[in-house]
Amino acid sequence: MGRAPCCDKANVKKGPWSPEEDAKLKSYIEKSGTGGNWIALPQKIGLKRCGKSCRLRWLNYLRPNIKHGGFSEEEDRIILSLYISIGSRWSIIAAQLPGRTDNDIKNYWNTRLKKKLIGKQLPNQSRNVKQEGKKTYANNNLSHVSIKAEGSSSQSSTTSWSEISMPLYHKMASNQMSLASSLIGSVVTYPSELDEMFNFNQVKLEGLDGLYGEISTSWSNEVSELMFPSMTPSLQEMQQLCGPVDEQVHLGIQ
DNA sequence: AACTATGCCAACCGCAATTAA
DNA sequence: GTTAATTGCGGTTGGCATAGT
Repeated sequence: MGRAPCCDKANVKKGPWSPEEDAKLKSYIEKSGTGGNWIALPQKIGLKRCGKSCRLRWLNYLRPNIKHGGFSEEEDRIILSLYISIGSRWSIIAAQLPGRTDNDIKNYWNTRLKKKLIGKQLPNQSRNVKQEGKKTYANNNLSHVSIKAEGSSSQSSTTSWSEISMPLYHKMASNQMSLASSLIGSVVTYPSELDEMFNFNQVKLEGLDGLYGEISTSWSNEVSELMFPSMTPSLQEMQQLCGPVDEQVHLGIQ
């Protein structure tokens, strides 16, 4: 059984939109609106597209005042701050950035901002990190990324970032939470860089009070654990993943 | 010049939430 | 209250462009 498909998949065109299709959709919506029914819209205007596809095209591309690319520092900060606070709620984040779409922000985060962050976060590796596997980021799953730390890392009696394995890093950094928040309060952070990255004025945005809760007041271990309870590996897990780990390091991560 | 790897982004997919009947 | 249709969202994929070898 399962649910009925939203459209006849066999008679629906997929893939990139042609300028003609764009023009048809745009002029119709500008003249008559969507009519409150995206599913019926393509038939009305003679487009062989799924209603969902029309909606997406309109929202992400044809809608007036859409901005593409060229994110400003201020926008970066807003995205980062909101991601730290609420995670991957792209539509909410997009609502705070006029002219930006959730898809755009999501792409920007996955392809650039996240890397920028990782680059800052792993100073010993940023120049020499290589990723294997094309779909590393697309899969949004860092657990199968192997990091080749070709640079020299200083010898230390405790686990440093350059020695933490990717699965652990993934666990800490990628499970519904921001990389940033996992490091707040951790002894393996680099205070000056984190200050630079996260001690900007916490962006307080209208209409999002409920989402912030206590988080806007301080970034404590308790708060990040409260917000992202599944992110913190146990000492045992940590040792399994990356060998002997100094207990202090683990406590720091907690 | 040819090949391969990577970056980027538009678009699709599936699921959950919402709305209408 | 239940069911079906529609909408909205986040994750993922496909393919083009560019860089690197």
